Amino acid sequence: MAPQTPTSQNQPALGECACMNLRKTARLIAQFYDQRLQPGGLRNTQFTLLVVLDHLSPVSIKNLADHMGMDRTTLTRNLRLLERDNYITAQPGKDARVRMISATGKARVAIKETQPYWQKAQGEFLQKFGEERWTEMREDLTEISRIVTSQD
Amino acid sequence: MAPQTPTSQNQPALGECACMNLRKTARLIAQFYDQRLQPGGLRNTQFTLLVVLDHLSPVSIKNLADHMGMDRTTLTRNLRLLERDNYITAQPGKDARVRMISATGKARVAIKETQPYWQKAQGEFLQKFGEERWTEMREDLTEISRIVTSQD
DNA sequence: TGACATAAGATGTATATACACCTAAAAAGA
DNA sequence: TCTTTTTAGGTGTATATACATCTTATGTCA
Repeated sequence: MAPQTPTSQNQPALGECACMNLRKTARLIAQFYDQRLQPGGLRNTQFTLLVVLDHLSPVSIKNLADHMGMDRTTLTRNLRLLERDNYITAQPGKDARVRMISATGKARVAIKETQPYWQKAQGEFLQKFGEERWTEMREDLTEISRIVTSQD
Repeated sequence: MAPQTPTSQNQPALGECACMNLRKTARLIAQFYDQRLQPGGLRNTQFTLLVVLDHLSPVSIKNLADHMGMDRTTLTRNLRLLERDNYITAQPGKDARVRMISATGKARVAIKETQPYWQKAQGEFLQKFGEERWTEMREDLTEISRIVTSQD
């Protein structure tokens, strides 16, 4: 009889784990984009936040967090850095609990300067992966986001 | 003439951004799994690391980092926590620069205890998303990982 | 062999992420 | 109205992530 290996038997088929696979690819693509965005001076997280903010301004933290699939408290910490660097400003909302966040002119300048590098990274990715394939995959990602956030 | 909105024109089509879409879905699915793994006492990152380690033990940090799509220094910090809690041990390799990492018995116990919760989360996801669809999507994710890590 | 390049790992620093918990304000009900 | 619940946001704490840089060990090659 063959000796047992010291590792566990009947292990979870982690190779199929949705969490592991998505997180791994997300790490790698974040590194890919960050490398290419570097000359523009913004990391992918902040670039994304500023572009979204520029579209939604003024917007509450709650709404922005939902839009980004981020915990509210994560967004609070991320926004603090953007506020420190004068990329955003906050005004009180009609509802006194709410801070309405807006992108500043400095943010729009930074977006404009970083945008070509993003375009290049995105183009490089689309050229290699296929635009149509990516369009389909985006639908899959949206479906997954819907599934894991649905209350049932 | 319609007044210009204060936001920038000709903005990047961020809705198609591969980085943003993958990171957003990765955040959401990590929350989904972490909620369901909670009774088992391990978060998704550590559960994943331990299962992989249990398969690859003993393994160098470099090899494990490549396998996980993680920066070596990220893995060093993650492993430190696992070592603190006696889930892993390290032995010097033949190459004196290398630390060979192994999962402990405590790790295998923790894996066994968490595994049912992972199975439930994975089953819930597969049931809603579709097993076949997920199999195809895993190929897409693998292809993306390959694309963004290829040297050209 | 000795000089140089490369590789493995750790550390300093900074950002990213989210849970538990707290405060204040608004909404809902009695 | 007044009590209760819900909601928006912030804080304390802990983990997750990675770049720049350092140290040490290995590999390369003249």
